[in-house]
Amino acid sequence: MEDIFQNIRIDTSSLVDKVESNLIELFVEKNFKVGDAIPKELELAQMLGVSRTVVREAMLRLRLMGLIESKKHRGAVITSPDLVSILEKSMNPKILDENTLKEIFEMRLSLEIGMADFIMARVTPEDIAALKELVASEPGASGQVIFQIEHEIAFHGKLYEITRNETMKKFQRMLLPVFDYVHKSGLLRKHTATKDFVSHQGLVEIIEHGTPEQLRNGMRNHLENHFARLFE
Amino acid sequence: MEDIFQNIRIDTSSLVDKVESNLIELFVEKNFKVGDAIPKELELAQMLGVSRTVVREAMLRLRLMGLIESKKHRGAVITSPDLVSILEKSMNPKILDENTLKEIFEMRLSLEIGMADFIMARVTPEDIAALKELVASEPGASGQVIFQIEHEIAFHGKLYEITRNETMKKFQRMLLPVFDYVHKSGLLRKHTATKDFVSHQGLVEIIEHGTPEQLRNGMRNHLENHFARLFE
DNA sequence: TACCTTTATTATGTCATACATAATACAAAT
DNA sequence: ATTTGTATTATGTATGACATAATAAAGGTA
Repeated sequence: MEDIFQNIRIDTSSLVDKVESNLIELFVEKNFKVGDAIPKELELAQMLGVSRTVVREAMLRLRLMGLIESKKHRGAVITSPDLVSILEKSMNPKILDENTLKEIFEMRLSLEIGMADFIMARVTPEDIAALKELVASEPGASGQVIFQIEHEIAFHGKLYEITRNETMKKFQRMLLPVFDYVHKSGLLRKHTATKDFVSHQGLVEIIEHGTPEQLRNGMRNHLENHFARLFE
Repeated sequence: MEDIFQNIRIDTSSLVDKVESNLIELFVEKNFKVGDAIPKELELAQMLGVSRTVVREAMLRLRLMGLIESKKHRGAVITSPDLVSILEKSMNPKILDENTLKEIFEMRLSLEIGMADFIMARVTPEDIAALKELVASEPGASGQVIFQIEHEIAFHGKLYEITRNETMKKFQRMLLPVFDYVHKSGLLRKHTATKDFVSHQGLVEIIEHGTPEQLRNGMRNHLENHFARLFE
């Protein structure tokens, strides 16, 4: 009965809102596929009976959503949006508050432990060779911190790659600047004393000869430093 | 030495790009806080020496990034963006291709297995009581599928909540429509025969009396159906 | 022929201006 | 005091113009 107020609610959406959905409809309807060029702004404006201003703004939204990609002065094409490229634009560590950064970090840890099954199911001999290569060229404990971090990133990046899951891989790449920031900002205190946790070398051995369960546990131990800091 | 090519690379960013970062700088510099109103478009245009068109487009980006929120005809205010609300806008399952959906699904599985440590570290007696409550009210195997799925969501949602990680929790909430779509679209085939995997009941017992490692393994088993379908 | 340079074309990027519209504040009226 | 009208203001939308950069076409040189 109180719905009477809902029923008389008028359409508050702006013209751009409508054009935005109209454009999506149009693309779906005309069965545009990835890579197809879309009509130029002026044509779209005429087709929809609005000004180029509105079309431009609607298209900008689609671009930020990752639905289209436009090249300067040469038109736009349909693209397949993925979660992560959308996020990328907003991943400016300066505008995320500290707690969010910490939570993202926790998410990363969870992901790396939980992806063991995908690694074990999809790893190839070539991957293992590549991992061994990486481990062999690792700088020792006496090496410069910068290179250690670089290797850390390379090794874990390779693990993401082995999952053959592009979304996760991109997720990781996207987070790199965040972790960089986390490290530099001292958001997480310095390493606690390094005990004999599972090394990269150890992880590779598990991947070659072990089980998903072992890899999960190994990874958990490998990340012990981070957990210790989070839980301290 | 090959850097010579990098050095002569000219600035390819558009005016809007620059204005976008200038605006962010401006807000940081002037120490604008959440809720503060920002100058009107015309003022910003004059301050930055560009047209209102450009300012509008840059502000639209900030809006889609979740940095500001603008009310019609009444100006814009600073807001605090979080990762997930940004994604939400683009999480239209219709515009994500099947493979991306599958990858997101895999990400979810990884996350739920990997978050065991956070659950065990932060679970409270109240949480356990709530979980038991949920399990007790579960519909039997003969119940309607809809209610089973609802309970599945409620139970796993509670687990995310126990991590006390808002980002993960929101991530999960955000993904619900996707999974809904995944189920309905038949992207994943129907359940394989249900063996004696770890039940919700079993998970609760582990959470109450077990270790993170046991929880990871229990969760892995609980999700066996999904893994089986992914790896088949 | 093959390759380089110039020119022409074209769609987007940017600007300036004008007007419509909706949100608010304030005055006026009951 | 509550309602209603009115003015103000910032944004929403439209229009037309020009600048610029990406390509294609044309032309010239070896």
